[in-house]
Amino acid sequence: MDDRKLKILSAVVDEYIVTGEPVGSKAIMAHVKASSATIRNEMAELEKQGFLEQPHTSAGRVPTYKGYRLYVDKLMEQDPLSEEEKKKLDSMLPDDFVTEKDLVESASLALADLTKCATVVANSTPKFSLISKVEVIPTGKRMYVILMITSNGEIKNKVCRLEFDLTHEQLEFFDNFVKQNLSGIPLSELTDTSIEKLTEAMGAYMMTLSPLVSELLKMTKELDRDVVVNGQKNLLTCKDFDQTEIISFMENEKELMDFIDSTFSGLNVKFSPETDGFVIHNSSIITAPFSKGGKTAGALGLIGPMRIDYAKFIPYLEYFTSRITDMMTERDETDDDK
Amino acid sequence: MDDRKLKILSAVVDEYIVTGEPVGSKAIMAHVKASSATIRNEMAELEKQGFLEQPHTSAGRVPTYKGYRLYVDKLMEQDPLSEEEKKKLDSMLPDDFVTEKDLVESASLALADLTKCATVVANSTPKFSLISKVEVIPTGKRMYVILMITSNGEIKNKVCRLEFDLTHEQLEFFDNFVKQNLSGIPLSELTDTSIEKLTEAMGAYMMTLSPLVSELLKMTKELDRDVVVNGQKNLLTCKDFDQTEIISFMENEKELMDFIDSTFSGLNVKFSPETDGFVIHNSSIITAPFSKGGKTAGALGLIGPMRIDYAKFIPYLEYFTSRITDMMTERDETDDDK
DNA sequence: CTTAGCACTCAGAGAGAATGAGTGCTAACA
DNA sequence: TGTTAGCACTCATTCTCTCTGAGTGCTAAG
Repeated sequence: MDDRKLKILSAVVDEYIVTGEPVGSKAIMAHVKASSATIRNEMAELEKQGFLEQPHTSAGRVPTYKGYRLYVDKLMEQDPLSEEEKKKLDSMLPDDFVTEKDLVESASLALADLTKCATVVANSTPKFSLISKVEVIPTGKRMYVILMITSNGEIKNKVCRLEFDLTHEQLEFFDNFVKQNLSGIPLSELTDTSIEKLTEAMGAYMMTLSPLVSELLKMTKELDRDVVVNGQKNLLTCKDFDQTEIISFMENEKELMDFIDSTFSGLNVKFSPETDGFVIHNSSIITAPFSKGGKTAGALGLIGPMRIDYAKFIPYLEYFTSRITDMMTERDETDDDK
Repeated sequence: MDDRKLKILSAVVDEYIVTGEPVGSKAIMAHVKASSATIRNEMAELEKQGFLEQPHTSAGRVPTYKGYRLYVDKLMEQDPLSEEEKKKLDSMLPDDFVTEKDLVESASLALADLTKCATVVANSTPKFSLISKVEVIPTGKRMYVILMITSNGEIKNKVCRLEFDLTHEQLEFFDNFVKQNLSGIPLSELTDTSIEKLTEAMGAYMMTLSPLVSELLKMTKELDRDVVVNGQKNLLTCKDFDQTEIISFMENEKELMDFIDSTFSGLNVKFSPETDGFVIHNSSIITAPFSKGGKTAGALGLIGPMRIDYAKFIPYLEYFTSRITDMMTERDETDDDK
């Protein structure tokens, strides 16, 4: 693969990203020292090789996803963040945070705002986190709140309505039972079968207390998968997309989940033709993981058109994930100190 | 106002609701026994009086909001629900429910699904409900969860990070303090000034515990206003609307709140020109209250185009609110029994 | 191998012309 | 006096056609 050809491809992508119009040979002349005819010849070859395509005969060229792939992997030069930009990004994150979720959420919103794209946050932690506390609190006639707190600070409550009131003794038994059997257990270990065994172990209390236990199981399942999408509205106004696809995407964001899980291992750029089962044509997804104390804690991602300013937005994304990593790790360490 | 004229207006609205096209005099002939010329004369007068308008000279007539107003208030005949329809609606509501919020939420979703409109739910209860329980639960280093339960079964938790760990004694004091000073207090009584007095009453504990109290205040404020919109996506595909307006509506649904508050007193139909500050042109909002044991508990509403099937959807809405009223009241009574 | 030149293609914009749904008005009718 | 048939008129919509220009591929000369 010729050096000039790569330069031309790069120029086409750069140009197309800013204009959104098919790029002609003359426009490339500004970037590459050669006549338009030469460039045309090269472009014709790039098209044969599948990196470019023409919407119609008399139009310029548009990158294919294969073209973008090469561009992102090999050709692109990221715009390094200026000090000013860093300050701006910092100002969009909170100085302090209460839960980790809050921190990550604000980063996600900030990124959505900056890029005018949708963003996605996935926590990998739920899978590995432990139950650190379970409380049952009576709140009315036959009504109870189950409160579950996990080792990563996640809190979940669920209202539960029983067929009868629990006695003080029953509540106390449940309290102890949970302390002994569930505290410190990873969420992932609470499965249908393990729960069944547990309820059996409750002996005489089984009948009355098993509804509470099965609610607990439901709660862990709800905690388990934790993917949030922000700024979907930004996609609606993007003319690169088919509106109806965006709407159906908004209706079931769940399809992202499986995809996201596979991206905790580093910066990752995927184009829609490369992902099966993802509805939005002409889109790309960029994800980057963040971690706490050296252990992957989740990933932040960006969903936008394929024609997106990679050189600018990837540094944004990476800056945010590195800040999240720093802030979460720092908090973790000061906690250990005291 | 002539009887025939009213019939014609009614026919125009009916026709326009199904076709979405301006209605001509010939189309009206199917509904009213008169020649097209006569109908044209009458329509011209209806236009002069402001009930109809023409998009352009050679088009049929479209109702103005004044026309809709008259139609909804005086002319429309509601389609009574068939037994089948009732069954269908019933099947969309849960047989049983845990929290009242869940029940109302499912009705809201069902209504959005049926009508392909957005729906809105407002609870009037927060304002009148009492604090029935507050718990503070330590969850980690200097981290505490405040759990607040109100008399109407609402549960809210908030994670709170302090500058220091609380002693067992401090926690106990706070527990008692809350029991004595806050239990049974209406949410509305928790104001900035009342909170200030309370913290002062804590004496020596003030310094350490006041952050918890101020979090409590925040929580009550968050509980206070409770308006949820569902099915906004349905509005996006509605061609009667300006997309950008829908998007900006989705971005700040808060503007609904003030409006909704004023609608707890019965079935209410408002057209966008009648509401100031509501962004979506050409829309109408229909609301109906529901109650528990004779006391208004909230309202369910429908946000759609002005060209909406009032005769069909108003009965849907009213059926749902009456079912909610029944189910909530029933639950209330059985609770009292036992 | 590069480039100037030229013929060719084709989407998109713009100008008429044709269509037809619907109107207002007038004059005759009951 | 209210109703209606008839007719001329309006105007959004659709279509057809042409024109334009950006951009191409190919060829032949440098």
